[in-house]
Amino acid sequence: MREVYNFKAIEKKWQKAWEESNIYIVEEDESKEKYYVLEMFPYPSGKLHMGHVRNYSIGDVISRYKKMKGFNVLHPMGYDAFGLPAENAAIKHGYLPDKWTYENMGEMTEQLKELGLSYDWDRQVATCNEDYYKWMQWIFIQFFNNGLAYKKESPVNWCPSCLTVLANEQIVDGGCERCGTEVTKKNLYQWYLKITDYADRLVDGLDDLDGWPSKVKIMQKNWIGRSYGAEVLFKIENTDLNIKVFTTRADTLFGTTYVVLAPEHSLLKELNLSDEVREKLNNYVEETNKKSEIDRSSTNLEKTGVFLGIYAENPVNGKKIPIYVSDYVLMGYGTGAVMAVPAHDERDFEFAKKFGLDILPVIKPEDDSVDVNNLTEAYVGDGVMINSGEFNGKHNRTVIKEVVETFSKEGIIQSKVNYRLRDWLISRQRYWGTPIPMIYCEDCGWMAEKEENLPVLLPKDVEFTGKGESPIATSKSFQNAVCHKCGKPATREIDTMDTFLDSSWYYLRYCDARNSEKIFDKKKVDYWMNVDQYIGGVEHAILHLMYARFFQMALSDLGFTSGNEPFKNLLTQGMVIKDGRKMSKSIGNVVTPAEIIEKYGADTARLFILFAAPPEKELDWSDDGVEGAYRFLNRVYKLAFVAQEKCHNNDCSYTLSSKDDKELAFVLNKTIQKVAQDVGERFNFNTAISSIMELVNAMYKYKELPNFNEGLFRDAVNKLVLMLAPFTPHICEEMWESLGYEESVCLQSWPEIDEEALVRDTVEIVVQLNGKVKLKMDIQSDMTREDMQSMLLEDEKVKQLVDGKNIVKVIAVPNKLLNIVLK
RNA sequence: GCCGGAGUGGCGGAAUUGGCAGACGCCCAGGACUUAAAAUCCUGUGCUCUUAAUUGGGCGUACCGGUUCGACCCCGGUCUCCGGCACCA
Repeated sequence: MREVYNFKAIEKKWQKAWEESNIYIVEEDESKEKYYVLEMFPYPSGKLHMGHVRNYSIGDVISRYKKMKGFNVLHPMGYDAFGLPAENAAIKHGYLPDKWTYENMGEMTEQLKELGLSYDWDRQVATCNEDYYKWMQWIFIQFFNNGLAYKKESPVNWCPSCLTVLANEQIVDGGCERCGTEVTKKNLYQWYLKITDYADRLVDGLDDLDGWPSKVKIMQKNWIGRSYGAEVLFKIENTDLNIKVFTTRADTLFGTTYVVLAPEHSLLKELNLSDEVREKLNNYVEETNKKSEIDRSSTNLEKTGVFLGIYAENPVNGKKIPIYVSDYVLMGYGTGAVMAVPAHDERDFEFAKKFGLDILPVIKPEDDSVDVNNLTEAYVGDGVMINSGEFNGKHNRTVIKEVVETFSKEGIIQSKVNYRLRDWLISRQRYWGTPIPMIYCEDCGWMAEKEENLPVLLPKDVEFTGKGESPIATSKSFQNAVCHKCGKPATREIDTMDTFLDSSWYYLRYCDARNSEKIFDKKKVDYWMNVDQYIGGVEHAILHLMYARFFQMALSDLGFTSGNEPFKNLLTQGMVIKDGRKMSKSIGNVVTPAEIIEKYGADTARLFILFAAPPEKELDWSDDGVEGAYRFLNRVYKLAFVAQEKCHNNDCSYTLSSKDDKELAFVLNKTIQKVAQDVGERFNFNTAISSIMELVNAMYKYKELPNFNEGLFRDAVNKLVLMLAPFTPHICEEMWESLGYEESVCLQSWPEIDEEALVRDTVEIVVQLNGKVKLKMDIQSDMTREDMQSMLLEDEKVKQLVDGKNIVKVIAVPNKLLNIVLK
């Protein structure tokens, strides 16, 4: 062992050794308990950033720790490799996206290996590999065959100048990100997945996910937006037509003074309107379509609308009420029509004021704090019913149910649950994604490609111009197909899938990544699943995590896997920032992993990033902090060197002879206990590291003592190296070897705790007067409350403290404190 | 607007179940080593008054109040910042 910590040589040496010995390859092993730790796989942008380092360092510590604790650990890595940046690069450079993507993946793999992460690379997946997207297509076909995938017409964002479809992220301030042209809508037939069928299970399942941050669960709940209410039928005068509305406030039904339809409502075509109104309506609908993209983000839109000149009947009191069209009613939610109760809804109130419509209060506050007959704003609180016939005088909350019960008998109202969640639009008019394996025959309609023909490969004879529908449309070979039913010429779907599909099941494929016969062997999946610990950025709190849960549920229903929830525990790590701001090129505050590894090595980078903040919090990058982490590793390295010099054999047996020995043994074992807790249970790596630092400080003091105990010191060094190994594997492997061990530190067990060393003869307690600390003293440990109290009250120092004053009360907490309350 | 979360020294952060606030690290200061510097090692380091003193006291976890022998922690209210959703009927 050299005296100087040469991280460059050490890290290279061990990375090579680990790779050559296949130390991270795992197999199913029924004799061991499994542990599946997974970090969200990256998009192969080419360069690793600090966010990646943080994410993967966290996963690596957990993985290595669990392995030391005897688990059979699955810790895989791969790439979420389809997506827009590769396609943009293709447009820019004029070659296919695969070149750019595969080069980037190669670079990133190298960087990941430089960090010393314990991945089983044999299980690597890349979603753009044929042997991956083949199974993606296979899943889509299972969904299609089971009614979970369907096609319908819906609008996309369209740039009239580039003649191309834009993703939401490609719209900047209502304009195309490339040319700035105002974005319009265009209707296309697109594929959907029926995620709404799973809305209830997706909400209810959250309650059992104890290992998820409540923040994420609430976000998903809000996103799905389940609300209980009722559908009410309003008859349109002089017709057989009804308007169906959804409401969560059936109690306000008597206060309905008009009805509003969304501009896109299908009923509008069927209504018999005057020419004048019809023209106004058409103009309004056109206006709405135009402004939707630009003004969507602006808050407090002024209410606009058109009176249709016709009336409906309030089913509960027979009142004649006008029918309006307004864009404040959304077609995509509920029935696309609402009953308006201006007295008790802010939006309706605003609209009614503007159009001079009746405002009829039906609820008044119990304390009459608001005069509901002269409202200046909607009264949205609870209270007592008025103007509501038989319900008058009752509390409105109880009336919600009663109204539904009463009028459901007459068939005008019906309980109904609504969701904010819509079905998942998965068609993308893009090249670099999984081709949707569907064929269209004019006579027979849509059909799935046959399983033996999978994968439907991405064509190579395509052009990337940035214009037109999709580069795939430029392929001559791709679109031609044959109908499986009638044998006539047919066409192939040219759209590809949203890349969120690819990442919705990769954790399953890792369980059996090289299977060429099947998507995966169910036995293997059953062995490894669920993911015991999932780690990633909070930006995926809603979409990715919800889609993955949906896939797991659907695949489970179809019998391919078991269980509803893929991720038992979730850790969402915070961002890495510098000087209070996000690292970004434009601010010029980016620190790259590469430069840190070059200057200090991977171990230092890992250690700092885990030490600087608890994982779920933001991490403020500090160059001085990195320096400190590096200093610490040098101190540790020196301890191993001292052990070699001072301890003349590998013998770790010893007896604790002095007080100093006992103290060091205590600190050592306390540290083992604390680190195990912090890493294994709390994921507080920062405090785990700080307690290891305390141990190191204690060892520095100990090594200078005249009555230095070789065996004890040697044992402490060994255990220190073992405890630190999950955090900084390279330096620990080097020290472990120098200490004379042949088997890799990665394969060692977590050090055992010597319970006896944790027992202390004395313990420091605090004496308080009226809750204020006055004295600290050592007393015999584990005294009973009574013994402690009577002994301390007899103590001279304590007596002095009390000074003959009147003791009102004494609180004694064993091994902790004594509080004397004086008058 | 609605729903979450947070607020602790000069800085990052600790305090796990209501029981010593500020662990650990950074910064800074002093000392040892050195011809010198760097590195390293050691010591100090919440604020404030007081003292010959490393003496003695007061204040202190965003702010105001409450519960308690005792509150960073629990309760009520206020402010600020961050995140998510946003005309969802």
